Amino acid sequence: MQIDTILMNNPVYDQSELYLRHISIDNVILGYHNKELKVLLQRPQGFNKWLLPGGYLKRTETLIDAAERIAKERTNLDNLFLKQFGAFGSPDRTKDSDFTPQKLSDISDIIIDDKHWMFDYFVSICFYTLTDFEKVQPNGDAYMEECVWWSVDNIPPMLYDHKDMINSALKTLRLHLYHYPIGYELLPKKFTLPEIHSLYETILNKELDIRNFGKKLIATGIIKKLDEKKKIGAHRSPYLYMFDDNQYKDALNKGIAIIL
Amino acid sequence: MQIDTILMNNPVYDQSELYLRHISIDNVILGYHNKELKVLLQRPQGFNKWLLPGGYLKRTETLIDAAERIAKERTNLDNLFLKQFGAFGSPDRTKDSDFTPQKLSDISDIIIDDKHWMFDYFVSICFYTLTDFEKVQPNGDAYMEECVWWSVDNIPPMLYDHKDMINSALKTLRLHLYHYPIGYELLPKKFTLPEIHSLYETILNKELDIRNFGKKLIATGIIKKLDEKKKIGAHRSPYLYMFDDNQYKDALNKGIAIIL
DNA sequence: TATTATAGCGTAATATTAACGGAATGATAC
DNA sequence: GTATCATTCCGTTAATATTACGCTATAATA
Repeated sequence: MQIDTILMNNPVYDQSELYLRHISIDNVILGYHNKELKVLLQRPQGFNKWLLPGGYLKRTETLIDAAERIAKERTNLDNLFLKQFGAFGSPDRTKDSDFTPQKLSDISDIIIDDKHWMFDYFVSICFYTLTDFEKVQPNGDAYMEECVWWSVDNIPPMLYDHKDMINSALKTLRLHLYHYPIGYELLPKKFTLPEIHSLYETILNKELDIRNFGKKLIATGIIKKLDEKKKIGAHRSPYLYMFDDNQYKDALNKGIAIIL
Repeated sequence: MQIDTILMNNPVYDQSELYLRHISIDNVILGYHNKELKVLLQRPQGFNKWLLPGGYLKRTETLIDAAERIAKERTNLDNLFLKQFGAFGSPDRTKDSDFTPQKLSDISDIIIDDKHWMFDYFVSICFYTLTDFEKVQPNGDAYMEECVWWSVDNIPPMLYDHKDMINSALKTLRLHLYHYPIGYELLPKKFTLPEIHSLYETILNKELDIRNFGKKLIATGIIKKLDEKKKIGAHRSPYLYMFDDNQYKDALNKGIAIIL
């Protein structure tokens, strides 16, 4: 740690604040539905660009605590899978011609100027979160006009650098797919081989031979076949599978090599 | 972004500071020498625990700017390879029974108490940096008694959570080894196959058959054989190799799969 | 010129991955 | 009942990649 003399001689610091300045947490909340990867986005009152669910860091929280709190506020779910994938910071990243102090003042009837802390330099610590689409109940807050799922293949105009964050999250997720068992949180507890196969194809955006895919995934030991089948209408019923909790946790900790 | 009403109504913000509060940058600077991976550490005046080279974020800098500046201060080198590997933050991570405000006051003859900003909540954005050991001139600053290389296999007692940061950096480096061409910055411009082989063995901490290793690395196209040999004394002279700049940059951007 | 330690080349055995044919299943239509 | 159809699921072979390891070449020294 390098100690700057100017700062060193200024011992005054106001600890009364609930949140820390300069730090925000943004969350790329992902779900899987209809063979599409979805991301949960929100649109602030009176604006037509979108934001990732985000918030600030409380003095009493760790980074992951904050990310969990933020994810819970938008999804109503606990015990989510969260993974930090990067920190974004530059002097101008909180400048956006479509989200200015002036516009915000007009809408909110609070006077907000360029010097307001909200438009100060913020470093955003980013997480991606995997959720079970069916269980998520998207809800915004008083400041948000909408909070809904968007397909990652069709992202609306985003404020700030939030589009970059989504791309970075997806890149990290694709990398993790080869080293960690992904799917536990994105799928229902019991799922079929074709279902998890579709999920992987969707995330990687490429075709995978389902016969070989099944063999390889079963060979890792992280999923196990059940003695049940799923009714899917006028076709042969596929077997149901579920993750083997022990093997799954193990693979998550140690990391595995999954060659698809 | 979630807007808290309490904060929203407090538009006052002092922009006179040079650095941002609550944010620090820490740097795991790595070098390779004598078949050992080394990390550059510094020990503050009057303390017997060590710190990673670190510093604060200036209002005018991006995160990577700050990390570069900090790396340059300690190594005297420009154009280093820097990679962000994580942000660390929790309410108590800047508490360490061996580095208290009291002790620091005693040593520095400035009065520093618990409320001093230095002991406030800090989120540290961490980078690892790859350097050419021979070119680095380690130097601390007025607050540091020592700034020297340590083998990563023999890390001295560290302050705060800096040991965790080193471990996390190494874990990330090992992962990157399989996806990006690593070695460009850690080795001299021209190097032999046995040299880069030793480097990879050292980083991964496992034996790799040199005959197969050579074939695989050459097959990727990122290194090319020169018409020169290196004199190594009483033995057969090995050929020199160097990275192919174009292929290297390409591989760094797109990522490759290196199976060792 | 023999010795020694290291570099470098080639190849056979083995394992892994990719490609794909075809049977089984569960409902529906006739 | 039986034919039809989309889908699941099992298995086999061919192609490819990886691993293991023997052998030769080289550079200095004794």
